[in-house]
Amino acid sequence: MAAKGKLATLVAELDARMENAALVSGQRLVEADLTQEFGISRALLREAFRHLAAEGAIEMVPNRGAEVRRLTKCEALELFEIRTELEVLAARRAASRMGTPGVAQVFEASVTPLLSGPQLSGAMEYISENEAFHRAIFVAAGNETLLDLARKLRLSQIMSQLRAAMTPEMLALSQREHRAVATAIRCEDPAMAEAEIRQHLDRATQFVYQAPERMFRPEAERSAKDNGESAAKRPLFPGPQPKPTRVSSALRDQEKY
Amino acid sequence: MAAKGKLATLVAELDARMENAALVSGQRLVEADLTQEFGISRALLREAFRHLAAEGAIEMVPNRGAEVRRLTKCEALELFEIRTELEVLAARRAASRMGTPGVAQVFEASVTPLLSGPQLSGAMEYISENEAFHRAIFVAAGNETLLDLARKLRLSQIMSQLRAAMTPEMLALSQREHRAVATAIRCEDPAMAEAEIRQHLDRATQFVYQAPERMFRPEAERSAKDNGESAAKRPLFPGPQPKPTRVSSALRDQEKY
DNA sequence: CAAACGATATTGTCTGACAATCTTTCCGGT
DNA sequence: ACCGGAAAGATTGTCAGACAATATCGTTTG
Repeated sequence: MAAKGKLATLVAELDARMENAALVSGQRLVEADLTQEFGISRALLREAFRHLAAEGAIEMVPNRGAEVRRLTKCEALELFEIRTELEVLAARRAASRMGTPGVAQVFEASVTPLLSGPQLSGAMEYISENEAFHRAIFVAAGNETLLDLARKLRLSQIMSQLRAAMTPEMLALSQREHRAVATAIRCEDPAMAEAEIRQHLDRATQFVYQAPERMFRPEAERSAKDNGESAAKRPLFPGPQPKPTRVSSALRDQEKY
Repeated sequence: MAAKGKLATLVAELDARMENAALVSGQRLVEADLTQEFGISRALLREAFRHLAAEGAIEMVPNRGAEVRRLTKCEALELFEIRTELEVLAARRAASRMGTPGVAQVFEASVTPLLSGPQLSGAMEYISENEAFHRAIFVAAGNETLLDLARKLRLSQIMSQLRAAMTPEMLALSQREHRAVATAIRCEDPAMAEAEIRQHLDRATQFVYQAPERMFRPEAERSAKDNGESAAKRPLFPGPQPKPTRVSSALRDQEKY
């Protein structure tokens, strides 16, 4: 068991909630609520917040508190570009290492149940299987630092933000691509593994690119300059902008699974 | 402009100290000392620690506190492998973007003083110029997320850990390679930029590989009882060690610059 | 209806405290 | 002297409560 300190447990718990979308993008994290729920002190909770904020999982706005990070389209695309290179590296390494004792077995054990299983039943399931599949590649790559970095990139958090835009056809296509990647890796063919994973991720990037604007955080802010135009004129939020109320105005853009 | 909260200031200060090696790899960060020096509370300091720990700049060992992270050779090599791919991406993008208004100017402004200047006077200077050069590439790449990620990878912290192994020849060679990279980028030739930066980083990786074991954290630990010995005996340091923080055995492997 | 004004909620940071755990020192036995 | 172990000291983990600063919301007023 993880006899870790309370903080590690807390971070892990928050992490888990984000991954399975119990906490959704944009949702506000009120210190008082969480300290009560977990029965811990504010100091500890804030340490956890800092940790998650440094990793980019949440965002802390001064005097407004923490909320689950919501990416702009631009940030999402940038992230995908980075992730593509990292995963290409991982796939090449994974393919090269299939000969190393144990690696192939672990890879198979992780991947087989995902690819041979029945049809996916929905976006939520897809997100978690997708995460597991990509993770298996990073594990097989045998670069601890890379694995850790991939975790910090939180691809599944982006996917969760976009899950309402997923179509059944897309899920099926993605799964076919996964099979092709897995095959290339099994064949110990780094070049083909690179080609397949790149194709898969390029298509995924395309998906992000085409996703409707409303699923992302608006580009505005960030450049809070004293240019009186944008900030002073309107009440800051034109039309139906999410005012992040406690539980879930952020849910507006997140349809059911 | 520094309307930041205290925490941001604190993180920035610690960050700066690590970058210019006022805090060296392995050095212990005692809460009581730092709270006193900065005149802040432990709570705040610990939030800063968490932030830095999540980024991988420092390491927090339970019940033993924080220390500046010291990489094992394995970790350093893994990091270099990752960094290489990210920087290849950055160099390609930078080369492609030289036509975009403003990009070339900023790049030149950052890079020219570094490459045309006089001979480097020592490892410390090299580290800071090297950092600036690589940073310029990431800036020119125009991917904010990538720039941020590169910062978090803290290449200069590794270099600092290894600075005692640097030779004047190596510094000179590195600078020549920098010029080649800059030229390729200026020529808006992504393929050549990729080739040059890859060659540069592969050689740097070679350097890390050949660096003596004693400059790294031993691979061991993580297991129950650490082979004792080390810091207990000697009076730490003869000279006027200012007082700021305690310095532990890690300094043994760090020669002067 | 918009701007000004409070009332309330929430965060930023501090102080002080105590138990848990690691380090160092000290001590008795062989 | 040497070893193992107990006691003392240092340092961290976590908590509780406090207060000022700032944001948010509802209400009043021009």
